[in-house]
Amino acid sequence: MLLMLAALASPRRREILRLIWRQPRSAGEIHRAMPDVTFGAVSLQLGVLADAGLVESRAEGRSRIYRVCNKRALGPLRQWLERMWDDQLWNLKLAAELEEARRGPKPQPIKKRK
Amino acid sequence: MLLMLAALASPRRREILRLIWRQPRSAGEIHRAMPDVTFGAVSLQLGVLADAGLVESRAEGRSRIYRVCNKRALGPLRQWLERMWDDQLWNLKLAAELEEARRGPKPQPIKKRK
DNA sequence: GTAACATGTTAGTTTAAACTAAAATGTCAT
DNA sequence: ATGACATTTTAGTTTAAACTAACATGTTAC
Repeated sequence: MLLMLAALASPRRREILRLIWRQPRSAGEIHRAMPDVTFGAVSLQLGVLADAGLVESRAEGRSRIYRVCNKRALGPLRQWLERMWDDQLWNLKLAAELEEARRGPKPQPIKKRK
Repeated sequence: MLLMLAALASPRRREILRLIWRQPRSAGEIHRAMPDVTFGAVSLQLGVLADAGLVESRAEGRSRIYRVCNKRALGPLRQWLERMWDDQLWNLKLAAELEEARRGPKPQPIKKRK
């Protein structure tokens, strides 16, 4: 429970949580909706959310789908978060991000051979 | 509201909040119940809690008394915090701390002249 | 098997929070 | 006024979170 609170304190993690609140998404989709950070960063934060018991994942093909779990356990905070995310401005921003995500991948840092 | 969440994410600030949950206390009392940090640190954290709208203070003599405000606004989290703090172990620990506080002041860092 | 994709993990860096030590401010009593 | 007490603030340090870049793992299709 304490972990949960700490996990929700980070704006980045709340952003991730919002993206998968209604509909589960792959790590890649989530990342493409947040072009300002690397994929690695997103993956780490997904790990934090998982440790807090807020999200769980299942493998699907080569992707891994993340979804919110424990919405119930969030209890009090759930309404608070949903109310915030139902705000019109939030939704406009979300739509733009998902459109961006659908369009295609972003260049990740170049890879060198070992 | 976002500030509130961030403020509650810190164990130290939750500890302070717990100390003044039922009964307002001076900054000094709070500090003496937390001998492992300097008074300055406590004062700064009280500032954070105040910025988050979780505590307010009034001057009384040369002391300043802090109390929790907005217990209502905490809404959902309120029950959660109270339940945690009503736990027996927590209360034993709290009693010891307050006894310690009543007994007397701790040596603060030595002061040099400017 | 290899190649391309999707995600995960590691090591090192950057950024921000929390803290200490000291000085500054403010209050009460004399 | 001075001196003792109570708190706040500042500057600098320590500690921890978040991030990047690279490498590693795992899956699918060939």
